[in-house]
Amino acid sequence: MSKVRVRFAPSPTGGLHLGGVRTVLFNYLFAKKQGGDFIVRIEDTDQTRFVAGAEDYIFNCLKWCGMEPDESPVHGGPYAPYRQSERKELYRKYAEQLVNDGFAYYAFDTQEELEKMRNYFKSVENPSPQYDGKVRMQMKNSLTLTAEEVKKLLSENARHVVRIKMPEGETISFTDMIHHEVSFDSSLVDDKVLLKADGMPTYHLAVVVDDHLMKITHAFRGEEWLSSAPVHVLLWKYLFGLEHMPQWAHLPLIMGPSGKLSKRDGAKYGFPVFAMNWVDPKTNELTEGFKERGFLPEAFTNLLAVLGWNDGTEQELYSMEELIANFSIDRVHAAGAKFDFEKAKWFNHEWIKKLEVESYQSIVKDIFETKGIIIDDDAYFTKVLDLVKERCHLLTDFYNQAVFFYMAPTAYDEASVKTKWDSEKHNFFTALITRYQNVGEWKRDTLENEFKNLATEKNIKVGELQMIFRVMLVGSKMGPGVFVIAETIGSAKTINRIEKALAVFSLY
RNA sequence: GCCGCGUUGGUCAAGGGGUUAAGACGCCUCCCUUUCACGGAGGAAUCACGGGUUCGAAUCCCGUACGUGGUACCA
Repeated sequence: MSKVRVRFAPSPTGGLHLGGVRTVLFNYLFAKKQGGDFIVRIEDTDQTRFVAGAEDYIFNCLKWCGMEPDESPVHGGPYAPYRQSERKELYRKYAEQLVNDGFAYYAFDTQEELEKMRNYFKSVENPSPQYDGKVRMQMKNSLTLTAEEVKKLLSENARHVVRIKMPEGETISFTDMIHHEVSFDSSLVDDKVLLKADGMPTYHLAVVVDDHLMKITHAFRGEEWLSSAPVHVLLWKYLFGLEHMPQWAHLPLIMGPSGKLSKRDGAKYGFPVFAMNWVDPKTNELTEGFKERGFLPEAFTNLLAVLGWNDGTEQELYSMEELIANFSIDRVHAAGAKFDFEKAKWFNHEWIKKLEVESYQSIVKDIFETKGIIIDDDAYFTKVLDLVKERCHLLTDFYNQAVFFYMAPTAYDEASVKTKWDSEKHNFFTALITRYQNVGEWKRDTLENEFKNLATEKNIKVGELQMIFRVMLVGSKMGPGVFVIAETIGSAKTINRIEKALAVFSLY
């Protein structure tokens, strides 16, 4: 029994969106579960669409998500090279073999001739005519030209492509791991280009040849590929034999609020669609990533995994190890799933609570420092983050939830204090300052006892006072317990903030 | 248009002939806390439609509708 080998084959044409990450994830989980190899190969057969930096970007995203490939252009491996542009010569051989065996042919039609054909056959019933069995005998190709003409054109280096000759009236069927039996009528599939005029293969030829050469056993890709699967099945049949074809899994699409999830949805609805920030080098346009938005990689992979897959239990939170252990391709949905950002945030929230603060502390530290707060005491910072972690959905929330541990409030929730403020309260807090200056131990319990005792002595409701005290320290009605805050920031800052607030509240 | 794939609450979903049709997110109410959150207890809300098959259908079959993908020398 040979080892399972699965591959992810992105085309570096921009950022890595949710669907892409989920495809990698399922590839990765499947491979790791069987103890197999996870291979990343780059689909860069269309040089005009290749975007500078996009390949590195993809590997950075994979790294962030914790999915390191076993073989790839950057990690090396026994079947190098892993970039299709670097394997160019390989493909022509197979294309020619297909022509010689009568499964493909040379086509010399120019762009104009193709357009002319399409316009000629275009009608309401047939808005997009195909280059297929119905028209190929009227086109300029090695099926319609004489052998001599073809030979001459070829020797003159005439621009040409190689097209597959789709058979008539055959039913092409195969077993998909998610959709089970899928079949197509070959008459309805067009004669896809296999080798382009520039000598580069199309995806169709390249996947089949590379999957064979790299001994891929299972291939996962998005459902948008299902329609071209018959071409691939046929190529396997003609070239290497159906019995060696990898098992296919066409993953359901991830949808946006309206239709297929697109980059635009992100801007439109205010959530990221890419794993990490992506700056288009051509336009300089920045598309925000989940990472920069404040997502933890653990949460990101978790939420993507359960979008279209579940193990039949009620568990929703999975670490990567648990995902690997529990993943099963049979339990992947066949239907597309709509992405829900609210739920995504919930996953992140759960992971923020679940993980030790130390594991994301440095990221949060960066956020604080870019906002001008210098963190010089890491132990104190850990303590602070621990105090507020359960109220943060995104890593970026930590700033608002915890700034007051570093900065005295610059504004107060006036509306909450104003109606409650009077001279009695003023006296209370003045007295509190004295008590706190003389308190034996600066601990939350002691502080709370002093506070309550004083309130009882002055015969004022303690709840109201606590609320005011909170506003004094924090500026608004938020945050952990007041006495915990007081204990944490220390006596000097606490007393200072009371004094400062007293001055402001006196004006109310 | 044609072809493929799909359709359980607003969203993610379990369930694959007999169930009070799980659970989660979100929403609402209450408790906790005179803060925000966490936590706890409740609540509203679903089998796209029409035909079959069957004693019995969310589950099987056929239509229809809708959604979605493809229909490129893009992947």
